[in-house]
Amino acid sequence: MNSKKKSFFEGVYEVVKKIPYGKVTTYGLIANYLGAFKSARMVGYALNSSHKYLDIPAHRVVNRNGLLTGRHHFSGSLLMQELLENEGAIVIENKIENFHDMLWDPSSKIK
DNA sequence: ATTCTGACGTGGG
DNA sequence: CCCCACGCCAGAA
Repeated sequence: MNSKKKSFFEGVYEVVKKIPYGKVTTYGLIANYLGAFKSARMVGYALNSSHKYLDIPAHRVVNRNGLLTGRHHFSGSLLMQELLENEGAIVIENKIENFHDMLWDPSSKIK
């Protein structure tokens, strides 16, 4: 069957929407899951366009250091941190302290 | 078509 | 962990 060719952006949205509550993932893992390990930058770029979409928990996507790199793109710089802390994350200085604890790999959903 | 950008990652120090 | 330099590549102008 012919799968509709989804844009890189659409692929990113699908994965991000599947991030479970209280979990976070990285741009690199999403890119890797989409088969474009080298296009991690594009993931963030795609999330930037996700503003006009609904149900895109972009706040659960951080960089490899657990740093809230995209907090500036939210409505208010603190919104992203508030959401993460609400889900059990410990954010200090824009960085998730228990990052490893709540990290979720999109490949895990395949199991 | 070309050029620039960017919510990143890796490797080395 | 931090800092620096380079690579990556899909979309926008």
